Amino acid sequence: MEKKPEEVKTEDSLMESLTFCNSDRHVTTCFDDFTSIFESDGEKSCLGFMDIHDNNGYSSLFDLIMMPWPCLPQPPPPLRALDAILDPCLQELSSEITANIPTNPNSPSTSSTSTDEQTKAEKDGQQQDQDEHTNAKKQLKTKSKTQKGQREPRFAFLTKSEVDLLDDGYRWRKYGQKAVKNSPFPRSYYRCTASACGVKKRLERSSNDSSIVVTTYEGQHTHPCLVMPRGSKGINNMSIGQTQPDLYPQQPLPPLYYLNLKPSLISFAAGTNNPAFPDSRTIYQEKSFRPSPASTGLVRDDELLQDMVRSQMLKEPKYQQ
DNA sequence: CGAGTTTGACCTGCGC
DNA sequence: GCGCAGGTCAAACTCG
Ligand SMILES: [Zn+2]
Repeated sequence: MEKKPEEVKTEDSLMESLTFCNSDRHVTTCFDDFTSIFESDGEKSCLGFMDIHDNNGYSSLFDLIMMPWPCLPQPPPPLRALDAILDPCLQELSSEITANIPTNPNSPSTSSTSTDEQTKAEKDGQQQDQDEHTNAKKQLKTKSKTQKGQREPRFAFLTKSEVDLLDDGYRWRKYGQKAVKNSPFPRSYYRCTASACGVKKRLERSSNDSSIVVTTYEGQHTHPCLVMPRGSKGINNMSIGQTQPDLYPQQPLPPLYYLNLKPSLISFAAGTNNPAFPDSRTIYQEKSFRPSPASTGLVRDDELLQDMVRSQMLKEPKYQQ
């Protein structure tokens, strides 16, 4: 990491971030382009924090406001307090993300064969077939992480929620869990279940605030939102895809799309310069909150709007300028 | 029975 | 080189 977060490309206003505060219990903050602050060549990340009310163990993300990033209002006083609370978490996450982002610019196209051979040498008595397969896989993952041009965009979200399982519209298969150092909470690894989609996400709770779930998405979905809760079939609620064709291109989609599920939800596109994210920095949402019994716990739109603010997480509180 | 989860082993990168 | 921590694999298991 040589790049200093310092000179954040202010012009790019990459630090667009929001905080949605719906109630004392529900806060949503979205940070865009978090990573770009540390590096300017490729990877784009989004850091967000959103709070959804815990709903019988299953939550949906769809309570956001429709508003282009650059148009965010100034942070209202109350939010400051909130930010203060979240700040430690954000900072923590910040450093985490930073650390996670490989910056060593390895040559993009060279297939690290050395690694391959090394591995093989070690295992030289075993079934080559399998080895090759395994190696290939590992190489792949390694490569994808180290290769500069291949890095997948990452989007981290902080979610204040009692439940870990956030419904983001896609189906995920857990493939691992690890204890996190300095944190009593484990980190879970998920992969999109779509066959050709390699999107991954990590889930962990903040050690500072156990009520905050940190979700980091990596990669871009290459398919429409599949939807839902286990049991229900995916790809049906195409209504959304139909109404918002832009969100269902054949091209890779932004990591996060909070749509379907309800008539009122949010599709969130962030990313920035990444070609895959043509409409970055825009949060779409159809608001029309449906009156639901659970609406009591649901976010209140007006509140959301009022509390929407930029976060100061990057220490570059633009709104202070 | 298929899809998803659990969990220990394994691999890799990195700092010392 | 060693140990640690993060990340992934895959067999076993669970659930609908
Ligand atoms: Zn996917």
